[in-house]
Amino acid sequence: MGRIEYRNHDRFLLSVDCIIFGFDGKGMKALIVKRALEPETGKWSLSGGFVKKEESVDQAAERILVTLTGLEKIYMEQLHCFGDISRDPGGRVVSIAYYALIKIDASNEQLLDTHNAQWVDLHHLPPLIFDHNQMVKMAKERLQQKVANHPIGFELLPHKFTLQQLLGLYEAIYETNFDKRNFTRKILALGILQRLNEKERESSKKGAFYYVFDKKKYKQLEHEGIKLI
Amino acid sequence: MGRIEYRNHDRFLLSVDCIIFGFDGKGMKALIVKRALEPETGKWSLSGGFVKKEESVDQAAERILVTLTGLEKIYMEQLHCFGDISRDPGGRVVSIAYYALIKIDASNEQLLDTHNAQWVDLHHLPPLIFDHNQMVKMAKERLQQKVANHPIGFELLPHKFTLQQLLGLYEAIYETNFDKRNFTRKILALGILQRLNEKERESSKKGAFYYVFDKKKYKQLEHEGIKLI
DNA sequence: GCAAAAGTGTTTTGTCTACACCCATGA
DNA sequence: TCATGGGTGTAGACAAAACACTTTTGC
Repeated sequence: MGRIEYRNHDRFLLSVDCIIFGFDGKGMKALIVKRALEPETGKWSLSGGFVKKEESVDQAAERILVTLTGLEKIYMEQLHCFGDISRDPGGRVVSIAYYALIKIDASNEQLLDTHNAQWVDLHHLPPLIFDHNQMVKMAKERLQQKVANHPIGFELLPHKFTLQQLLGLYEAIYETNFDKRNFTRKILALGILQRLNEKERESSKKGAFYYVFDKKKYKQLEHEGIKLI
Repeated sequence: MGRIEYRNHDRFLLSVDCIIFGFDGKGMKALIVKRALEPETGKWSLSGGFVKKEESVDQAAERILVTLTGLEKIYMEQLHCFGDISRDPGGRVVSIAYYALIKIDASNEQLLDTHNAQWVDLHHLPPLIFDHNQMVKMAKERLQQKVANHPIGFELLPHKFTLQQLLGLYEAIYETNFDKRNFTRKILALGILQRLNEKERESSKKGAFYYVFDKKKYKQLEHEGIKLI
């Protein structure tokens, strides 16, 4: 009976598009692909795909991410549903955008090549198809807002990292400079960083201590929220 | 060509569900309806409906809101897309949730009756169908976060209101108490309130000044953001 | 004149910001 | 020994929080 009433309504193609953020130690990057599908074949695009009926929308996003990067257990969050009528000239497609944070050097390079994927400077993206630039813009704003209140920045860094790298990450995200002393004081005060007895020696003679984060406190603060910026 | 490739993919029913917030001077309310559709007919539900192919998702949300309340130009924002496989036992329906802020006494009561809609205490909702309680929970959190940084609270108040009403609104949203002096100082410092030479005399003998807000400064701060709580 | 809500300042506390020098090491 | 990036503390400004009494007026 319910199904009968449901049958009278319009059905839509649903797609998922992923804004995949990375940090290469210097700047923020986004992973984009050369589109393989008509229309707009060969143009730059976010990586995406159609939702299948046997998966949830979240699962679709995860599938697309795993297919492209080979990585599982990635930090991912839904961004927004884009539902304008003519956002895709190829047909009426409603797209749910997600953003993901990945450790750039953990991704499978070969896989990226296979998909014609490329890391590009987040703040100087080429034109992308459809409304994808708008999606990136929104994702960037959301990321900035998010990292100010939640300690998720670590998702973009290697397992062990120096305070300078962490600072560099935040500066890259906000495209601004922060005071080194104030920043490190704040971040250490949160009590989520654990200093290792090991130094990174490539970028300086003195060497900078590596830190890892304390998973327990991190998980707690991820929900509670913090004030970092 | 593009269309041909698109044709191979699954299609979905898309619905919109609206969390409609109101404030009656004492507490936060949500507008819920007795569901007219199978399945779960007669149970409480958010007001919603299916997206039509000739409208955008945003337009669908607006249509549903206008149909129910008779009000246009309502403050509304997309909340989240809910896309679990079995969220709706009646079929695979992906729902995009929106939340709206309305002036409770401006809504068309007759229209509400027609749709079996009712204002209920936001913080003590009855069980709703499907994942609607989860939607409300998320909307509540989003609202709290939003009003802390954006002066949208006014959308819930009558055109002219007293400082006590405004305070009461914020206390209702956060389910807590704020210091009257600190609160009024902050809100007045924003410079978005204009005092009228008119007093509300029902709730006190002395009478409390009415305020309205300055649309220009309000619009500006709505984008810039503020620090209110 | 009294009950009931409105309106109003100050002090204290804590937080954020600005700012500059010494340290350790490899070359 | 010197060049390079790493690491650290303090003083002042500002914002937030705590706090209580006087005013108005209808009854």
